[in-house]
Amino acid sequence: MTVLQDNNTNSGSDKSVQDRLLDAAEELFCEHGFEGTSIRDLTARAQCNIAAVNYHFGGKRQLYIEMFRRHTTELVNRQMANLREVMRSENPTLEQLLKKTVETGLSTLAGRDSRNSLLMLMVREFLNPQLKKEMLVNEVFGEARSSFCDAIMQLCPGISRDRAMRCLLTIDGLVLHPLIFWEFYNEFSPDLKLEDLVEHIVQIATAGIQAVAKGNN
Amino acid sequence: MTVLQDNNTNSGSDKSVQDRLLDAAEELFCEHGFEGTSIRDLTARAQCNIAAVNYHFGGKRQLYIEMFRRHTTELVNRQMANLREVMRSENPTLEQLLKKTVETGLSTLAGRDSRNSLLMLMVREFLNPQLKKEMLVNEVFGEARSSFCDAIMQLCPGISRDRAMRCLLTIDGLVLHPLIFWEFYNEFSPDLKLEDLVEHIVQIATAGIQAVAKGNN
DNA sequence: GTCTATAGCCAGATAGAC
DNA sequence: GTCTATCTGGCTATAGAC
Repeated sequence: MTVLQDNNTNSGSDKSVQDRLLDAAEELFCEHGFEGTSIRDLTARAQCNIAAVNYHFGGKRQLYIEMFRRHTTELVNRQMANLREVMRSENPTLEQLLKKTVETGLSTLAGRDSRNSLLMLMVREFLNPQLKKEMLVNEVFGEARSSFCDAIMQLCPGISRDRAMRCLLTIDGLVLHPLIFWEFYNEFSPDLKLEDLVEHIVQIATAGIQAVAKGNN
Repeated sequence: MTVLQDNNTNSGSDKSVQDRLLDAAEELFCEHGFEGTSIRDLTARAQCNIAAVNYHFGGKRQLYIEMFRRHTTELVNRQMANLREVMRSENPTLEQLLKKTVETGLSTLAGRDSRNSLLMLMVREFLNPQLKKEMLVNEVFGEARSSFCDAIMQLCPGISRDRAMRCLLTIDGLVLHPLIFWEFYNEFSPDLKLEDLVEHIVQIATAGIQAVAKGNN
């Protein structure tokens, strides 16, 4: 589960103030939330002045948004590349697509410690009625969503667009939920590996979606 | 999706201060989160004095916990009753159990407006590294979880306990995810009914879990 | 039990020196 | 660009009158 962000531990050194602030934001916002992190905390962690947040980003909230944007665009690009790769292959199957997607999703999004993951914070934002509107969910994930829906319709001939979209959202849920319930998994299977989790999810999603596709719409 | 809490709109009237505060808490915490809601907001909504929160509950956080406890115990009791009912029937099937459980979960937890749902707030708490430890997740859901695991093992002969537990967590995820992604669903199927959603989830979960059960452990 | 008044603290933002 | 000092305002919690 050690995949991303191994460069968060240095604080002074050679990085620019902006980057140090973004790193600090990632760390502190993930642990304490937006409201639970003060500008003072951030600037202390980034070893710069209190005024720097306002000077460089224009405010606390803008820094927050930028922090997300750094990683979401990277993830979307990777997933789109996966999609193209699978769909261009000889005989693409639903299972192949799901495997690539789930694998990339889990390994990119699960931080070094699942509790501190950026993803968890993002989900908390999905669920935050206040911040949802101004968030970048639709903006960033919109086009990828539509491409994946097309792919599912192609891989499950006869499925309606409505059902395909529901399946797509189901995949989102299946990828997210082990992260949400990570410690429950850990409690019962202490040394569950990432590959096993991927396999479990792919198995469920493949069988589940095929069952939905068979049902009449 | 109009199921619970239809008595939140009155504010003065006949209720006790405690109850009015709990109602206000449900409404305001759900919309603005714990840190985003002040005691002043709560007491204004409940039409009582600022000191009442501390007097009756001992502080803001204790009120928060009580607000959760009111509904979670009710939900757990309902789910346990469902479980017993299905398992005592003639030929219990996995699908029957899933249907009852998903139905109860969705209809109890989805508030009048999915955005304001108490469940969303609970999930945000699952994901909050700060509050997780002191939260009531394990305390409240622990025993139910274990009973459901037993039931799955009984309904899917041959499945290992590890896999059964993973499936159980998967069900949690499948129930939660449409609530998380509610407006995406709405965007593409504007008049999706609760029954259709239940059917979709049960279909996926049944097929998915059976596929996992067939795999070797 | 209910309320007012206030203590004591910490927040985000900014003006202005360097 | 960077920093210090400070402004202004909101917060929780409580002491003490009724």
